Amino acid sequence: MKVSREKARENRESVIEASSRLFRRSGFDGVGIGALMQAAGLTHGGFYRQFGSKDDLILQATRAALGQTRARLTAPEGEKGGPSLDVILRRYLSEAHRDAVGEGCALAALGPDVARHGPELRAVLQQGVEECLPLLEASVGAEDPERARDKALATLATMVGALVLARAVEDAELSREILDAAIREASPAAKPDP
Amino acid sequence: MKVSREKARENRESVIEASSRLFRRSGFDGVGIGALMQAAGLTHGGFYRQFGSKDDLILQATRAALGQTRARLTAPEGEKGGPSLDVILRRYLSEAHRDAVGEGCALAALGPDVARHGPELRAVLQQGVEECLPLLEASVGAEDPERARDKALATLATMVGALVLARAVEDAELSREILDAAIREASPAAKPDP
DNA sequence: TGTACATCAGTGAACGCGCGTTCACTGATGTAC
DNA sequence: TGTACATCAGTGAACGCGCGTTCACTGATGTAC
Repeated sequence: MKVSREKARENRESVIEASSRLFRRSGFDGVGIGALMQAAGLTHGGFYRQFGSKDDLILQATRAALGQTRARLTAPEGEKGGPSLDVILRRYLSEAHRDAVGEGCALAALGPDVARHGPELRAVLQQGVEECLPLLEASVGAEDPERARDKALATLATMVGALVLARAVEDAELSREILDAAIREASPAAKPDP
Repeated sequence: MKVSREKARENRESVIEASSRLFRRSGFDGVGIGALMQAAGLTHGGFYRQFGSKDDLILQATRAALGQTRARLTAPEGEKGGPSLDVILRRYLSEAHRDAVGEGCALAALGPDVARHGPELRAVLQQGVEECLPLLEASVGAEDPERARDKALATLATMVGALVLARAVEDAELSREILDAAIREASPAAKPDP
């Protein structure tokens, strides 16, 4: 049966939202259109009235997931200005974030998956990265803009890499050790030397 | 037709070797048993005389790939002792490594894929990480062992994250910028402050 | 405002295809004598 | 050392299954008058 234009738009958003979670959890190849539609409370037959193809949905779902990643770097509890680097690191490299793959950072969950896909998807991810950088640059506390960008890029790399590794090792203690080491070494406050 | 025990062992190694490359390139779900066997010059029918299942092969291929990752951190050209951190970083965060996904670091290529699989595979990856750590600890130049481990873990995270990001963005310039920023910030020599 | 009808979001069945896995068969290998 | 035969690595066809995609159909929505 037909459905109002408004409801159709809602359904569409619902599919994108559910897909952004399921893709992060299972990878692009790890979940099918049937499961994605079902997660939004629909049947798989209607898929192609809303999306051109699975790749089309992958593009939109990845864009949506990256939006959440960016939001994670913005003021965490209605603070004014951006959060401090310490706050960002502790949020990002928490056990809660590590365990919530579907709701977590798209860079860490889907980075290699995106690398395997086409230029269009990589462009979407790149835009996500570029939108995150100013937020990090503002919090790394560098002298000049060039150094700020360097620090922001390296800090983002450390964050993503630590989360990837913490999720991929079996031992909970080592996993936590990875997160803590990254927090300590990336946080300027905790650096006694050189 | 049957084949000598020696030849069978060679074929088996050949399948593992080819799989370790193809899995890194396309992900565990991105390549089928037919393609894996064909890459080793065999037909897919014989697969189950050598391996219990695709998951069994995934385990062995990932272990093999991690061995190559560890080798990458060891003396690069017959040097005595371990290579310096600078050398390690420049090798790992090179455009050559970025572009050679199939022959490159398994942590960066398969981290999230491994995280989605079972405990057994995560244990394999963990062993790979733990075998890499001493090599990094020896080169980060820290005062005490505890700090060395922290630095080694954070450096590994930076390396893996930078490689993942450099591969997932579309623009070649940004990709290179990510690699260079990670080299500069992770390298102790290039840190003018504090 | 009320009626008639075209639109089209969503349903459920079906399509071809490639997947992981199984199996009967082949014939060189390796062993028993 | 030579012969007879059991073993088993590898082949190629087949299995059921779930995938991405297509399609005829439904019936409420939204429009035309």
